[in-house]
Amino acid sequence: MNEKQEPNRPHLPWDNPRFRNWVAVAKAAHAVERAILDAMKPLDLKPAQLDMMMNIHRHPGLSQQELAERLIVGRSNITMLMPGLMARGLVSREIDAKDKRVQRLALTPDGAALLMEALELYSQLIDKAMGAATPEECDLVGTQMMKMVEILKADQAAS
Amino acid sequence: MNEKQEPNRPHLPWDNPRFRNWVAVAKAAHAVERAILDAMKPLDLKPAQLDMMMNIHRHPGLSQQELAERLIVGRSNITMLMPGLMARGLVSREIDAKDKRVQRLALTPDGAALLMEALELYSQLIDKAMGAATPEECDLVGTQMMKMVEILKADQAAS
DNA sequence: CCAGATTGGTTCAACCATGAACAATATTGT
DNA sequence: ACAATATTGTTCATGGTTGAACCAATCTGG
Repeated sequence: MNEKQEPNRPHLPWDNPRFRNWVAVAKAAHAVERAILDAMKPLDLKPAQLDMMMNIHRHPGLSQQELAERLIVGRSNITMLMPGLMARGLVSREIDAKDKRVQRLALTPDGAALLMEALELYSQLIDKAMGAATPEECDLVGTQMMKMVEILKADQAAS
Repeated sequence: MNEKQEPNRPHLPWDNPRFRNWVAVAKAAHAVERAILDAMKPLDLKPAQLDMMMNIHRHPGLSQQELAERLIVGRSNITMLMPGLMARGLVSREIDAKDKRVQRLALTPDGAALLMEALELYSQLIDKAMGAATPEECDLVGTQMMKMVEILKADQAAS
């Protein structure tokens, strides 16, 4: 009976285990983002550019609209980032033949090569940071996160 | 023998389970951040302001420097955000008696009240998003994330 | 066929976060 | 005691992200 919360202070969010655990996730994500920013300095790539290139690599020929959706980012953000990547010869863009509005994106060979370098560094960083987790724990984390994204996506679509 | 990777393409980072799982974490964190931004619109609080107020609440009297460290953010960021919160009467600031350089921060009663409202919404959002996880799974996720932050902090201190 | 609605992309002004340079205060070594 | 150094916080110029307004191409329903 001594571990019960006082009923007057109904449920401070700190008492919610899910909430506390999520705060840890958010903090870790932020910390890794900063570490990535640092690790990518030699390649002159920002996290946002890296995310773009990763998605283009996995889904060649996607439109800027689709890319923005995947990254959960405004369409204008893609528009603003593209010139830089194209000027560096990392990404190519070509108007779709069937629909002259859409721009189909793809990595150039240079872009793919640079991406591989970047992902190698990224991968090493994550390996170190997640070194304390067993493969099973790590998979569990990933699985839960994917479920969360699904729930949020469904919830947002219902608005 | 058919599921083995070709030895010529040694280890595409996608083959690294830790890496794949981390990408899911990063995506979930981003998705939640956007959802928070949306949920907080009625209270006119941005995620950054919410993070600040959460930390001030848990550690009253901390300095701007300490706050910046906790949030993994530049000191100037705190400086820029403070006037807004003070003008709204949510946070108070007072010069330390022993060291006239440091500003000691605290929530006002109004700030504490608004924070509780905000955390209630936050907590509900997380409850929904993490509803698919058992308490044990959820705790495991949180524990792993805290370990990651520790590793990154140690690693960064070594540089 | 064509007037309206939709969709993909761009532009633009506003706001955030950052690091470098700086001012004020404290600490340290001699 | 005091000069050199370190620390706290601010200012400022820069670059990133956003949503609203906009244009062009496409689709829809008479």
